[in-house]
Amino acid sequence: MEEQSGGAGIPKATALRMPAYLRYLKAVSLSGAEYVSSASVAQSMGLSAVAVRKDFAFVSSHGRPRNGFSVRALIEDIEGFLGYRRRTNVVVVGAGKLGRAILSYEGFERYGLNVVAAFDVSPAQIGAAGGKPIYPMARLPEVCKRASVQTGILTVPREAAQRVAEEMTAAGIRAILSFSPAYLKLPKGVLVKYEDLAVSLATLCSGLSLSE
Amino acid sequence: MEEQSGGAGIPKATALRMPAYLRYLKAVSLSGAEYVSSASVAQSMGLSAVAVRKDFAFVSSHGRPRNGFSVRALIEDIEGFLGYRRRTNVVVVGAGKLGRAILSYEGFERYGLNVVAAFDVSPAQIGAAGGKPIYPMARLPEVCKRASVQTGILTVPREAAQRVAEEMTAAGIRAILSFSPAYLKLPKGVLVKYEDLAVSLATLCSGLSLSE
DNA sequence: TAGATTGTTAATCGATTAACAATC
DNA sequence: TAGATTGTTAATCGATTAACAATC
Repeated sequence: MEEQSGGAGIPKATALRMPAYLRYLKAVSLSGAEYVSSASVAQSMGLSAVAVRKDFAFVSSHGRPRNGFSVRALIEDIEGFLGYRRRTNVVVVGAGKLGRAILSYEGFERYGLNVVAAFDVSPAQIGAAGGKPIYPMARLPEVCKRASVQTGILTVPREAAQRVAEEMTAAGIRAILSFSPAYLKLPKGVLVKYEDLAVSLATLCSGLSLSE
Repeated sequence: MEEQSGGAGIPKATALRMPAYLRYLKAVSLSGAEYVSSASVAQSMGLSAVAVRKDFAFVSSHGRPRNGFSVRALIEDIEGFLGYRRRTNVVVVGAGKLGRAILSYEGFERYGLNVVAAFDVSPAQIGAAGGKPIYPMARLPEVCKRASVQTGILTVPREAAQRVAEEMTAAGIRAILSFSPAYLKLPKGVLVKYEDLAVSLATLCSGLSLSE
């Protein structure tokens, strides 16, 4: 019993590299090239050519000896694998500066992501931004239910994070992308991914001091 | 020849878990507990107890049989390992909504990060935000030189990303945290970390569909 | 056909887990 | 002392690399 539906059986490490391949391949596509070899991808991305071929083989079968891989086909295959074809509704909770910046962000669509609305406790923030409505927190359960929202972006201050995250799970949200540095203690089954800008930046900086 | 200065020899996987440990331990500390066992950390964070002990052993020696680990000491040791004691100057390039939100973010300090200034091509954006100055792009090299800035946060639109990233490296920046989805082709030795909100969110969503 | 490049099988490497000894 | 918990050594597992066969 190894196989599951939807492309499981793919090594975790391979799956995690897919977004980076996609980003690179789109740049190649833009530059006009129709084919890439595993060697050139490897070179540009700092990987080994064998690793690249093996990774590609998991999601695509458009590699041909002598020619390499069709860039277009590869992009389609990876997007399919990553599920960027499915449409997913999400909400933003916290309509401060960061929350509003996210509301105005135009890049979600091409990943099948649709921001339905934002929510905030403060009446001063109610209204709209980036063409998306900002509702009071009280409406969160109703909106999530109606739009079948299971995913939320959390952009409230540290002190409010735990309480608000609990409200989100109560509203039926099962996955949270949190920009708050606070550790969230939530029921098992709720997925939390921390997007801590300071941590990312600090990690990058220490990478710098290591590399010399 | 395995040893290097500054705690090298630590497995990569271990190092990558450190920020998550820190986040969790700070929450424990706030709750008032003085000691934690590897078992309780493992339970809360979804790891195995042996893994936790081994990880902690790489950066700390404050574990004691019967008592567990001193939360305070552990936090200090991990912060030391991660280099949050060093002070590092950074700049923000692109003063749109996201750039300004980052300028106003107060969480960088505790990681030893100091945002010196932001830069933008558009004269309309020049001024200040979050108490930090916003300068025209032309001043980037000068400011980076004076403040010894090696790290930059890139928050310009996709079309401008490559050009601006080149300006940044020309100004002496050696590590870039990019919020643009564009692939950046830069000289070897320049570290790029992509912080693609849409990708993070999409990955989280597909994690959701996998977990059931 | 010859040459370039993919795809696969076997070997190596690193990380995790299991078993258990050390210690407060 | 007995019991709980750490720290370490050996075994397993997964991911990467090396070698080479398959194929356009």
